[in-house]
Amino acid sequence: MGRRSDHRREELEALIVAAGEQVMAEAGYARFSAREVAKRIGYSVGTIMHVFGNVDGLVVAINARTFGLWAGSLEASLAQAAGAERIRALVRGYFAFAEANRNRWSAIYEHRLPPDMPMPEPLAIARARLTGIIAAEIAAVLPTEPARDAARLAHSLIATVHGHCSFALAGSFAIMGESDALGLAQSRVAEALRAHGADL
Amino acid sequence: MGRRSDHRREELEALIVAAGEQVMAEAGYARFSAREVAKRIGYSVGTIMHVFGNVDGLVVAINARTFGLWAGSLEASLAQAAGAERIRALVRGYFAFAEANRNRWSAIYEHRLPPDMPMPEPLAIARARLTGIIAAEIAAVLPTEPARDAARLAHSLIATVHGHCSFALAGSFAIMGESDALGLAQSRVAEALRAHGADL
DNA sequence: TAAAAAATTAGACACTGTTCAATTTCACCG
DNA sequence: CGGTGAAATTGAACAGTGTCTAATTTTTTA
Repeated sequence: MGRRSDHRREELEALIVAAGEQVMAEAGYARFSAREVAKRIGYSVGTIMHVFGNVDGLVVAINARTFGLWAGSLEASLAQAAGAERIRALVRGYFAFAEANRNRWSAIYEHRLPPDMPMPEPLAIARARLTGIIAAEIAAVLPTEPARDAARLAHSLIATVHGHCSFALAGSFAIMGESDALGLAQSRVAEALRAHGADL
Repeated sequence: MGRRSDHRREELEALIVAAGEQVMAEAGYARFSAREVAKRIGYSVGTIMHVFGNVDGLVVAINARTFGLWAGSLEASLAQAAGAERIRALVRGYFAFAEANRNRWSAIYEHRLPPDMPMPEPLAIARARLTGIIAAEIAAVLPTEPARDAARLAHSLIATVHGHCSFALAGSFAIMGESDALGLAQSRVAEALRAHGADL
């Protein structure tokens, strides 16, 4: 039974999210349970509801964390690549994170905000960091492109890679007899960038 | 209270799926309920379980129907287009169906088969019909491409459009400040096809 | 018509998220 | 130091969910 003195508010929040990350990784979004999270940290469900409002709030916090880990993972991938190889490293890193964190990655896209819930700022920020990393690399290989156009292309390429990654993890590609989702994504990205004047 | 004489097996199955389609369209996958379906047709939940094994079986049947409607919708789009415009009509039709059937379209990708459930044949067939329609059009604009390569490109372009469509409906593009998801998808498809020698 | 088989149901079960009154804990202040 | 008020935490209740099973009803078969 959790005691107030055991954890300050922020500590408790972090404790819940950490346990939530575990449950999400193990069970996936479909079987995620706030009660299971409560059980693991020795608090009651009510406390979680009190801290996060409802289960959606907790899932949002978990997904924001996932975005953060993902962004860090991409930065690590980039740190080892130079020149035109950076784009390829980015796509590879995108896939690698998703495959290494299937349930958590999927949860980002499986969870839908309740209609009455406005976009939580922390989630938007974490997401923006990720897209920012990618957009910067796209802009770098398109030096002659107006910034707005480069941003649009970046967003479109994120959607492109997402589609491939999503099909790969969900088994859609497997049904079609495709095994090299990453290779296909790399090709599409390269083609689009070349069409916009990139030298790859 | 449903009586056996009221509906033969196939009729009952169709009755359940039809009601299921309604519930899915109204409530979406997250709030889909087999009990609600049972209530609407005047049978008990047990009957649905008896007919479809479990709720996943019913969702699979609903999603297979959705694939069928979607395929028919694409064929209708194609019937009005000629030449290079056919590809654009296909992408437009892809988006149009998803937007006009948000919850049902999303349910296709939100539902995950239980690990112990093998891919149901009817679902695979319905899906193959859809991808077949698209693959044929891609192959038609790539006359010099080996069949296998054209198929790979088709699958990749489906994933590309899916990514854009998914981001559009989930609001991801909106967060990034992008409003023309369809236009972006059209551009990426055209670029990839041109890179493979298509004359668009 | 009687017996066997199949369909259907009601009810129980173990879950879920949410809510709320009651309790416990804490910080503050006289 | 003791008391008071506010905040945190809980347990219990509630309305849902999918799944399962024993009992019942209906149909088919013999």
